[in-house]
Amino acid sequence: MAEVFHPNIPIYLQLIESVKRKIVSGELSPGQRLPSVRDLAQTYEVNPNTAQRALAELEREGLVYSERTAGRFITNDGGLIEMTRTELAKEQIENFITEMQRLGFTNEQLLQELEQKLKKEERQDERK
Amino acid sequence: MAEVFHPNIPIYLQLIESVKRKIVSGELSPGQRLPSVRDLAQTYEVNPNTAQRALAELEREGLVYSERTAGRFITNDGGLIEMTRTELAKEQIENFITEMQRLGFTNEQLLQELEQKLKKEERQDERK
Amino acid sequence: MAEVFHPNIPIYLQLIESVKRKIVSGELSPGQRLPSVRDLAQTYEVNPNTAQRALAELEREGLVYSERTAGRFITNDGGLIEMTRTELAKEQIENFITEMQRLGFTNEQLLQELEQKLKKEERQDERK
Amino acid sequence: MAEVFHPNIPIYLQLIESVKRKIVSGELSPGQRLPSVRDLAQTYEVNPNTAQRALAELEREGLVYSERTAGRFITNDGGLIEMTRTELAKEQIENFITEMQRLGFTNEQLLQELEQKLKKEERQDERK
DNA sequence: GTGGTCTAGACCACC
DNA sequence: GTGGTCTAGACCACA
Repeated sequence: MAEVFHPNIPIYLQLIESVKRKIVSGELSPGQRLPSVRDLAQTYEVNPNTAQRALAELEREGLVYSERTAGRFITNDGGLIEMTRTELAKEQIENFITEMQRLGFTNEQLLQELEQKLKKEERQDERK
Repeated sequence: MAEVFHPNIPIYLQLIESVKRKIVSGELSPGQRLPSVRDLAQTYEVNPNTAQRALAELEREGLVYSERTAGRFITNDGGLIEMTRTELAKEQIENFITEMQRLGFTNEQLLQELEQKLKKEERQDERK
Repeated sequence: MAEVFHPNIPIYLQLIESVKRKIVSGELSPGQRLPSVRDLAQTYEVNPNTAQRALAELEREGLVYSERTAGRFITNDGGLIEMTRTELAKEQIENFITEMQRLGFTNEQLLQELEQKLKKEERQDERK
Repeated sequence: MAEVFHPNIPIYLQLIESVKRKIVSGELSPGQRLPSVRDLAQTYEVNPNTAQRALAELEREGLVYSERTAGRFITNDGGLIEMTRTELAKEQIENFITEMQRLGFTNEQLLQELEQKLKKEERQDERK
């Protein structure tokens, strides 16, 4: 079944995000072949132009490269993947800080709460 | 102006979230009157029934109370608001941890990254 | 505003019940004049025939008597009122027993629960 | 065949009561499947939305749980059922006391009358 | 087929 | 005007 997209955010950007995450999480490995634009469009139930635009952008960022006739592949540039990973993490972190501040937490408090939660998790893991 | 809703998440739940956040963040103060069901429905461009459902749920949770003909008001129970704030924070924290782990960060790493980011923020604030 | 009647129970019976209760509870005193059929019908928003039927029945039971031109009056027969009171009480008691048995209570249990509740009530009264 | 509802009491509340009673009285057993929303609505001659609302509320109280495509089932939590039974009994008792007091009975008297009635019932049972 | 959500529009009681 | 209830009918995901 198709993923569902957020309204008010361009679909091609969401598509890029989706593929990026699969790359940095290792779900898609370096050198692996991507489905064709047509297939991608069908999978995501999206206009082929939209899929094309997303892939072009990923290519521009270097995460994907195309070989004329063979199709598109995930980059082998581990450093770039790592950079992308860092970038996505940065977004998560900034978003987290923003949301916690909206809830009235100071930086010290949110850090403290996070540490507590992590400690609690570890304790549960030990029990298992 | 209408807010836009996420697809595949019930609108009434998103409405609840939206109002909850405004309450815990202080944007809506205890005792303050909420817009009427009809106004809220119009603001969010949603059916009055859907708005009614969301408000009824908030009332069930005690964050809001209704006075027959006068309208709905934010609870004066500061403790409850505080509890809700804690709960929302917990969700943010858990979500943050999950997302960072999906990106391949260990607990130590994500904590470290967060601390760095916070320190950087502080330095920027000092410069201003 | 008009009382509201249960469906599926003849309205005139409900009217009779309503007046009976007012008599035995003392809300209507012996010898007191009742409103005219026409007024009663209007008060209860009921067809005058229905009100007439109810009053006729109350008269048959002796709780009400009519003086040709002066109207209808509550009986002065204290004994009869007392009997009616007993009868209504009997209905309440039977209904109570039935309902409690439906909930799976034995006679001993329902008696015990009732006693406990009454004791609790008394204790609260003493505190005041 | 359709049940008939009291006027001026929300139908969905009466629906809830009706199902609750069937659960606590054992007419509906733990784990047993309930009719579908649509069937219930038809049985009670009520809009599906209204039936849905009642069932959702029962679910919120934990007396019922739903399995996506299979239907709704009575909870297996005997303790909860017991609690509900106690609660319903409490309502019956309070209502009984109120009504008897309205008829001018003191607590001692109403207790006495109830005991007499129960003894009379037992004697009748023995004769059979 | 199931539960769940949503809209459109109506009616009511309260004041 | 307010909140609250109800109906009629639609659409969706799940399996």
